[in-house]
Amino acid sequence: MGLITTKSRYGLHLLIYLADRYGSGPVELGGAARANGIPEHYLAKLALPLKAAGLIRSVRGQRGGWELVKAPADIDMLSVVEALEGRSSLLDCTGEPGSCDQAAGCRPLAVWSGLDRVIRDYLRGLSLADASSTVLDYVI
Amino acid sequence: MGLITTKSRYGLHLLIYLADRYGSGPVELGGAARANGIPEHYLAKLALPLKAAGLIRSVRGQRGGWELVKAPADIDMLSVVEALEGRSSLLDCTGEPGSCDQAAGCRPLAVWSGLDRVIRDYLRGLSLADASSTVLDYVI
DNA sequence: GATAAAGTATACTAAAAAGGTCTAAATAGG
DNA sequence: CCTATTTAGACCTTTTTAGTATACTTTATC
Repeated sequence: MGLITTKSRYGLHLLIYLADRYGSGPVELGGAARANGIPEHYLAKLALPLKAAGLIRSVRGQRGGWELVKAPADIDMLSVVEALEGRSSLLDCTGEPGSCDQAAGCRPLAVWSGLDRVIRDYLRGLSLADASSTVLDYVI
Repeated sequence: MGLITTKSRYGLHLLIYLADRYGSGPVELGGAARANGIPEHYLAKLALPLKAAGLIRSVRGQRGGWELVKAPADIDMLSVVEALEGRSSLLDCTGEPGSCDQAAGCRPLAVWSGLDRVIRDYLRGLSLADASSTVLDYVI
């Protein structure tokens, strides 16, 4: 529903789980799935785009599992969200070539492009280390 | 497709059309629909939530139509998007009571709540007058 | 008062996305 | 070389989006 679906939500849970265990070899998905109440097979599916984006790596077979490729501080949240939701699903109407044939002279476009930039800047400025270090005990 | 669907896109086109004609009485939807290549019946459907939100008003019968209730400068984009997409569809996972039963102690929550705030602040700071005055001729 | 121009409301449909399940393939360890 | 374990990828179901179609109400004008 909306910008951040369960893909990003579950995916970030997984990455935080891996960040906690960074440096100690591959860990299996089952633990991350159970710890966060996520269907294991569904989480396995979300791991694939994260792998394709070069954020995590897999080891197949018995004693296999998943691990971060880079340190948590070197993974930014924009890469995470874009890997899982797709580049264009953040905001479709931003003048990307082909996204709209009436982009030239479109007055609303400035609003949506600005929003797109604000979202990207926020996510780009946040690392997985930031995301995993915070525990929130207040509510907006 | 993501955060901003055709609801917001078409809705903003309509509001800009009405802003251009603000003060000259009600105008019919057909013009706005044709000017922007929007199916008229679909646009009529989008006008209803904008009316419910108190942003526009309708005059029934012959010579009727639609007009802004307030001046373009007094309509902020957050109201527009929330009227059309719904409050929760901006971001579902922000610790709103009931949105997640595991919000307490959820580490990703800080990221999503911050993102929610960034989006809201941006939209709240932008008026319909701003949106309708800008013509963008560059592309991000 | 008849008529035509406008908004109001409901129901239906097709396509896409989200969310999840099931089966196949790979491989370390015995 | 066989098997348990774990990844990999195809498949399916539900929900949302986007739109269409149809019928109805209101009201200025002739």
